[in-house]
Amino acid sequence: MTVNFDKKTIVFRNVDALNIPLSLDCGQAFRWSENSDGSWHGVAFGKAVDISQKEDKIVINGSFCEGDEQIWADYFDLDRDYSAVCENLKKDSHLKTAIEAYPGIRILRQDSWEALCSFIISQNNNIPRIKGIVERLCVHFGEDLGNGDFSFPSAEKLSALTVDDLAPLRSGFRAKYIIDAAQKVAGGEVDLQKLSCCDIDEAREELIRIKGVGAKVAECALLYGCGRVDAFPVDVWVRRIMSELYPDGLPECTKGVEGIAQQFLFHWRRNVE
DNA sequence: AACCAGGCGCATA
DNA sequence: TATGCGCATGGT
Repeated sequence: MTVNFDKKTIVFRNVDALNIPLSLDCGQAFRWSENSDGSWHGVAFGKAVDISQKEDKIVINGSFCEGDEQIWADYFDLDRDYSAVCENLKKDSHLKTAIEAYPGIRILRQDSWEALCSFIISQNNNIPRIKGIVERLCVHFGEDLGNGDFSFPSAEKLSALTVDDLAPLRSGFRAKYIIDAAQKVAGGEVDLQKLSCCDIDEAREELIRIKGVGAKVAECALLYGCGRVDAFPVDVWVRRIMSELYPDGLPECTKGVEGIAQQFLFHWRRNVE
């Protein structure tokens, strides 16, 4: 893999095992939308970009400073040998089928607060509506980046708000959870930085102290926001997969990368039949 | 322990 | 066009 960049463009070449549309649109991130030309527009880490892919070449257009290329390499987890991970997962026949049906799904390494907050919103909810609530959250309380783009609002900003302030989001009963999460994160009660490296059970316990964060949301925050690919969110689809295909538990080859396995199985199970 | 809370997409009628 | 179902968590 190589990278070239200037103030307007970052280009990654010879990128392995990454399909941009699939990765941006498989239910793990809520701020990406497809442009009419097939490129993808979105905001992450306070930066608005358009991303296009031609085979193993990824082009990111935006307004960049020195070092930004690493932000995007991290976002797509380009330093991980995904081919090796997938080859290993393919030792299991179901995973082999899922990976070969949807090659190039990667777990994005999103901002930890954005992931936590987004997956609190995701509970008891469907993807179009989650996207709408997240969009309104950003428009109302994020930083205006110009061109109609807004950053994801910080925990600090949201921690000063009330449930009534969040009324325009139409997030329903989740509003109080967003406020509680913002206050615990902004106040240091929950240390998101620490969760990426501490014992995973300790991380789970810390997260579920937030109102509105149960086992599923905690697992999502760890997987998508804290780089914990050993986290394993179990939603209704994964529950079905487990009972139908793995009644005795996950196969050995998923050890340590359960979250990556989950994403392939989840997408496959949702899209077949 | 079963149900509701806010509301919307989705499948079915 | 209307009706009911699913969603994931906490509180009753």
